[in-house]
Amino acid sequence: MPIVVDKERKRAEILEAAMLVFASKGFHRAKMEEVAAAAQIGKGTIYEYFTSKPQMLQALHGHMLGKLKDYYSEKLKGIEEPPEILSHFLAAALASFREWEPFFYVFCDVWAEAGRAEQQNLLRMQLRESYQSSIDDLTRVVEAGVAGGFFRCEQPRLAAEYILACVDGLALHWLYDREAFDLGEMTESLTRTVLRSLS
Amino acid sequence: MPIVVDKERKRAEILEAAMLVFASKGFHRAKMEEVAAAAQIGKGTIYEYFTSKPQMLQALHGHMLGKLKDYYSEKLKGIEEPPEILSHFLAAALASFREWEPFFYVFCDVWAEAGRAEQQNLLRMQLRESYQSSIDDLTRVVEAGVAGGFFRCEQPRLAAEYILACVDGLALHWLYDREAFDLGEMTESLTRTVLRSLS
DNA sequence: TTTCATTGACCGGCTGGCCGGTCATGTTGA
DNA sequence: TCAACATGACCGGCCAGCCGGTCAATGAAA
Repeated sequence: MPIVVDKERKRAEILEAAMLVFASKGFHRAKMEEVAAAAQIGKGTIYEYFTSKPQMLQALHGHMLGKLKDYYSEKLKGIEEPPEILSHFLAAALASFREWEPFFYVFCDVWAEAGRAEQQNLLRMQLRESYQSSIDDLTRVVEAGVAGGFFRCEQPRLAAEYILACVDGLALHWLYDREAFDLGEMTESLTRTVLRSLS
Repeated sequence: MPIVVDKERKRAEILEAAMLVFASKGFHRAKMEEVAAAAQIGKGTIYEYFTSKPQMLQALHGHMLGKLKDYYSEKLKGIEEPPEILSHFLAAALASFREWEPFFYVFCDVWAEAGRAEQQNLLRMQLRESYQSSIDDLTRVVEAGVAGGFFRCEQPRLAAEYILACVDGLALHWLYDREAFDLGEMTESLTRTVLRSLS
């Protein structure tokens, strides 16, 4: 029996269930029993896969980051020119607000949780790492654009930082006041703004 | 009337204490008893001023928003020219990361909490309101700049939105990876970037 | 000035219920 | 028969909020 595969799959299923429960009730209000019910397993079974509730959040965070990364890879597959990459990235990012809404709610819990200095705080390390890796990727795109003569930019890393901060900030604002947003219009206008500021 | 106490003042003192406790332990881990100890009062007394722990968070959020607003008013007092206002605003915003650090940690809790649809969710309304009011202010600055011939910008409200999102995103990133930031350099470079994209 | 009744701010011990985590018991499948 | 896995009843620590009691401050009466 490919037990390992089953385990891996089941673990992922539990995490998917946990994501929905955490997103709708919040990490602290959500009960392990509810997560178990959503995953259609017994509560005890959860502890076969995770050692504690906080550890589960950390695992969930890692899982989500992986999926989000795949999502971007998919959306940017085969695109070569830096300006194209940038505009597709921005479109994918804004579209993800809707498509991955539960993710973002859980991210809020992760941010709140990562701030406190218990243990060695894996959550905070994960946050840092994923964030730096995104900046790295984006910096490379800007640099490629400069090298290719598409962009002008003295500090590509700072530009990448601003772009990412803007996307994250917009995600936060969107979560709590989505009526105030027209994502379609915003995608277009943000792309224009960013590309213009790099030219 | 026996025992005249400045209720308003005491309430504010309790909130200041609560802010530090919530910031360091997180809203959910913090005990009311710890807040009481920090405020140097008995636990029961807290319930003379607040009806419950969540209600206290909401009050604290309102309190913080008020103080932050005062902070900006102070920093921008007497400045008239839109480009100046903008650069001072950005400088004040980035400087506030350090000066108001506990605020920002509590904001993370507020964001996480505001996402869940209990009661009518005053927290979420407060969030929306303060956010829209900031956008309004910033939009007016951009419009004034356009009217005065300092800026060129077709959609001032969207520009304001992006600027604010960028600041909020940077705040978040800074909280969890401040070593990666040189706030001084960033202040200058962000100001330059924003002003250039408006010209 | 002294005394005493009145007020209400303040306190902290107590408790009910909640929920994370455990483990004795079932179930399955080889 | 036994290993592997799943389960959910149960346990115990925890803490928000309550409540009965205290006492400093006040001011009116003597």
